[in-house]
Amino acid sequence: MAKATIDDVAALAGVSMKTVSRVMNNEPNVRPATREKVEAAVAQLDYRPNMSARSLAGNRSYLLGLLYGIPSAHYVLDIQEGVLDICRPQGYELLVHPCNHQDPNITQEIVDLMRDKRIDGVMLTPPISDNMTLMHALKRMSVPFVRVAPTESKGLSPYVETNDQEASYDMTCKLIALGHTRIGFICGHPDHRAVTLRFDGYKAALIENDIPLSNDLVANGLNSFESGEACARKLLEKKSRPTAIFAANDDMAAGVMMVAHQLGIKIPEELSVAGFDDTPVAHQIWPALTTVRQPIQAMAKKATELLIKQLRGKDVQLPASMLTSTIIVRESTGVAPKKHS
Amino acid sequence: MAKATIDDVAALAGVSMKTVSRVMNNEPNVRPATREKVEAAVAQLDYRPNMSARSLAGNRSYLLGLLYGIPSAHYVLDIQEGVLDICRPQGYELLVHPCNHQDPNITQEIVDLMRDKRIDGVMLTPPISDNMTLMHALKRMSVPFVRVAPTESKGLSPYVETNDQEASYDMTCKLIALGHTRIGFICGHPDHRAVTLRFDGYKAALIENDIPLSNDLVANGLNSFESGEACARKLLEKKSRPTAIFAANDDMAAGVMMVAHQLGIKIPEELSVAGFDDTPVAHQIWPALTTVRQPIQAMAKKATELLIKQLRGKDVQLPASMLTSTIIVRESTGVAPKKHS
DNA sequence: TTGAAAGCGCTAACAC
DNA sequence: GTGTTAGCGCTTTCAA
Repeated sequence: MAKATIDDVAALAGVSMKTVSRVMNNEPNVRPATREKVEAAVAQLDYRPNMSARSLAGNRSYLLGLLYGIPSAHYVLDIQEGVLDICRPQGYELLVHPCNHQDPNITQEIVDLMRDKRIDGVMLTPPISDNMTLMHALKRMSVPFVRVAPTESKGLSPYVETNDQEASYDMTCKLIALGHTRIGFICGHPDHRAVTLRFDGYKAALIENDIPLSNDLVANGLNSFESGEACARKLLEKKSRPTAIFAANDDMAAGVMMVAHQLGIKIPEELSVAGFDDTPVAHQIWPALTTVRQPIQAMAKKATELLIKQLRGKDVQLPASMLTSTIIVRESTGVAPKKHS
Repeated sequence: MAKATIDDVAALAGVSMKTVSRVMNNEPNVRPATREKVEAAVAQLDYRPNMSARSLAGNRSYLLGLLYGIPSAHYVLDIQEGVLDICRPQGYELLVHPCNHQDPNITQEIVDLMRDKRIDGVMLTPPISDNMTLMHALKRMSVPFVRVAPTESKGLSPYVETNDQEASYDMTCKLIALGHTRIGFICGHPDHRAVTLRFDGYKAALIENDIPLSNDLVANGLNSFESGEACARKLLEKKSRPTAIFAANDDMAAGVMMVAHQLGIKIPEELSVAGFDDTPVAHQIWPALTTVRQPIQAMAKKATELLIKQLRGKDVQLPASMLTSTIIVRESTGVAPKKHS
């Protein structure tokens, strides 16, 4: 038996093609009895609308795009699953697009993708969610978009974010409460603004607790494990080294732990280490890493909802959504050592 | 200026629609001069074929599917990038579909996806690449598919694989060469056959070197970090414990290292540990893990090529491709300790 | 080597 | 509330 078309359904249900179309698209103005007849025919024929025909006639692709710049594999996969969970039931499919956010041609590449595939709407994840050039290009093409954890020009699109700054404030306070006063901080990649902002939470906590901010205790990382190692060396080889190091992400925190092991510094007895993200490595290294967990899938779901709402023309305003991260205390943090001998 | 259509291009080039179509699809039987005229018109109008119209008229979707069951985030992302690298330039797009391989409805779910989206061809990654029920369903629907690292019924489809067994044989030999004779092995999840086969390499190496295979030295893991910990406890709490442990993947190896640390067993002085996969955690834990690196992206690219070839009706035979993995020696392995006191 | 005509299966605009 | 009519922009078939 060949695949059923909308005509077959219409014939079987004894209605017109258009009525079937109305039922399939959940449009109003169909009498319940008619709707049921159509639904029965659909079920009987196992009818599936042909996406290509819909797209062609409706001048829409029913495709969403996901742009990611490899912050971390787990982050991306979590986002991906969150998006699919929401968009599939609503009839949208997802096109994923990895991109190198350093590539100067990134905007052109993405513009081409949007044009070629006629993508209906797109989600930008960090650090691409702060790429102004790209965003303006999308605006010019009238491609609706939603952003995850943007830090710039938030008025430009709907977005979702987490309370990163607050979480890093809380984490810093936690370290202070354990008696630490010399707390090192390893900043994130400057292009990845959302990570960078975590530094602000650290600073706020120090100020709040009357601890002077010292440049000697701050190092500039690049989000990678290797950069974490380099920063750790810089911080730990000082004569008066910190008793705790808070890194802006887990990879860098893992780098700190590696260096500490190599230098024979005991964690947490001699050095507390905290990270951010709760990637799998956080609980797989020894000792397990105290960190901050973000609701990544929840963010992705919320963002997808905002995007689809936008596509449907609802909510002309630009909604935003804030989700909360939570601190996960493990074995890498402990009370500050007594004044060192 | 509105989007150019094939008619616009035909008019500008002074040829028929069909000729433009021929040029766009790289069909033969177009005079070079004509081809150039058309290409000039395409460039001038910045013409992009409309996928939906193509799909509708051609009764193809130009969509490939990627089914994955979360073996590991990095694995999936690597595969994904490899596929995109090959399929995009050939005019195919990718639909990703995470699935739980334990779910009894998985076959129905995927069959529905294939029908709804009219997917032209699909790639199965482990452990789904061994799901016979699913494969038969795909055959019945005539959906072409390619498999990554299958272990069963290899004649059923084109596939790519790596020399896992040989690599684990080599790794075991390496440990033996370091003087180890009591070498523990942690098997992978029984549903994940490709991982399971790594055990065979271990066994072969023992036999080759006249070392008896002891059940006391083998533990059954489930691929997860936690299962690695459990197996490690089982192996290390014995009175006569192994001097080396080879785990069928990195996550389990990381579990072994965690337990060793907790038990105060020094790595590699008192215990060598080796893993498989070279996931990021392998070089982020301390001491860095000796492991096996698979050419994941290369496999994905090769598999995509095989799939597309199949879609184009070439190569009616079922080709297969074997890629080679390489051992990465890091700090977690060393010479066997002297007979223990 | 090229072209003309006929759809693919659906939605949009409007009529009833 | 429902139906009619025209395409959407391509590929296919077959003729020239």
